[in-house]
Amino acid sequence: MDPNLTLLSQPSRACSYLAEPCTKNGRSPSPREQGRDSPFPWSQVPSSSLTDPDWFWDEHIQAKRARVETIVRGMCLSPNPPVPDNAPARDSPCCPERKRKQNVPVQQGPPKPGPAGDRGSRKGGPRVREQLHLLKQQLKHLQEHILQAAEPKAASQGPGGSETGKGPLSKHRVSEVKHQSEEPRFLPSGARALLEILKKELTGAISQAVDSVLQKVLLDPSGHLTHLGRSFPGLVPDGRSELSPPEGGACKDPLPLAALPRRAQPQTGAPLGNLSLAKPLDSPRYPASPRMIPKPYQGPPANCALTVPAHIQEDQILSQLLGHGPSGHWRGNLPQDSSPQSHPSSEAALRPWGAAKLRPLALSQQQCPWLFTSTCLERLPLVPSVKMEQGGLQAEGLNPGHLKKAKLMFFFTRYPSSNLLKAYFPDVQFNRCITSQMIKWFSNFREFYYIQMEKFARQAISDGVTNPKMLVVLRNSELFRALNMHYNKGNDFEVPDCFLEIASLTLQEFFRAVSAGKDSDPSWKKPIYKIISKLDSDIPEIFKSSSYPQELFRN
DNA sequence: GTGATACCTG
DNA sequence: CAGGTATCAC
Repeated sequence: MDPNLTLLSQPSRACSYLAEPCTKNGRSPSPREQGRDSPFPWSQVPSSSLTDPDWFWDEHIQAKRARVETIVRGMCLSPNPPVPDNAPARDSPCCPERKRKQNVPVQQGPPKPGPAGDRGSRKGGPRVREQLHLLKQQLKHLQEHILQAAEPKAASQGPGGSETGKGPLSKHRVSEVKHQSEEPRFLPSGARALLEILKKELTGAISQAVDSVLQKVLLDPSGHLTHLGRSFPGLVPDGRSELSPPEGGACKDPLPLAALPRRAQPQTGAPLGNLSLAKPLDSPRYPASPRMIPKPYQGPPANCALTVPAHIQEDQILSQLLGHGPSGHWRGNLPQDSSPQSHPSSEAALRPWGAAKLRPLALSQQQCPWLFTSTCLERLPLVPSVKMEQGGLQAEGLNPGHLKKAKLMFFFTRYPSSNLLKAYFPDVQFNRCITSQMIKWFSNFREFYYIQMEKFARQAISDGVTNPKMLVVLRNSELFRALNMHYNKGNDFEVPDCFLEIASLTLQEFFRAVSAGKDSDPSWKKPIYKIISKLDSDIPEIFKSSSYPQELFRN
């Protein structure tokens, strides 16, 4: 199934690919072990790689690159099952000549660190280099230890002779390993065996490390998403952190929380958990006040900070990918895959301006599972919102950010008109479809809202409540939590009091209706809807910003 | 007819 | 949340 193999014309190359899996999965004793008795251990390696360190590394890296390319290609291609052509073919016209193909190389205007970038010379950004550098150093250290343990002097003996024919292909990386592969010749069999084992281990470790680094780069898209929802998953309505702190160590250089993008912003607002019921508002109008500011991030697990640095950097690298607003940088000439469902968590894929297709990948989750919050997940189903408009020239769509914003807007308006929506989503190119979708969103919001109201009203009745006035939605109430969880999952927005008032009123109306037995009438809810529909509040101006609330999740 | 909304479903 | 459908108002 490995597409890579399909393009391998040289048997020996195939071996290199086969070798990779070995190192990855079990570091199972490779055929190399056969060479134990040979005076030339390296030559024993069955026709494969290890014979020549340079070759091995070169091939290994190429194999790695091949995989990367495969992934990249996959990202550019539609969700269609990966055509088994993609062999990295270092030389061949790998890409499918089809439509997608042209997309692959397409370089979006803005510097795109994206994996989709040209392979060979992909920069990967300083971050990647740094990591690779680190890895190399680590490898070096390991080697030193090994050599010291096995044969202190051996290390200095390097018979450099085996440089054989690798010529220009040799790279520092190769040379580093070379020491190992050559050492055995001068070591006692026991030490040799040990070195062999260690070598394998190292190879596997390096392989994984490289994978990890590459994945990080390739996963930027999702990484960003993660970051978008990076509510450090954490906060539940009541301000507690549901985040299970990852083990530290993941991140060196943890940045002070203050350095965190948003939440770091200190804000004295009372935590959601407070009981601010008493705060009657003068009116439903909710002034664009500081409260609109994202709530202070409450207690992101200190450990979490460990993961921040990386993300922040990624953000910078990808900031443009995520750039919002019709800045015009994103043109519709990108790989526009019409299959919306292909990138569940790819926010970028939803960009109206045809952002590059970015595949989510579960990998990042493996790396930082805790980074996936419900907020993140919730947007998965949105991806499909990428809609292609005639000829794919215009790829407009609503992204998770829009949804998030819409949800927050729901706190102020339950029945927004299409005109209002247009005014508050300046970065959205409205058309019939988009408008309907957004209207539909609010319809869904209302549905959930009313369902909750009815549910709690009935519960109150069954609980023996008789006076509807007793029903008030407080911030620490269960109903509030349910609502907040739905519309403000990340809990990074302070629900306006006016919403609480409306919610209380709605609850009371349901209570009265049900109490009066009106629910026997099929349309008993209509009167309630009518009442509520007249209680929409003004939406804070800040919502008119095309970047709101995305900015909450950015640096 | 069309548009908006509610309701049901997956 | 999106689709589909039914209903209602214009």
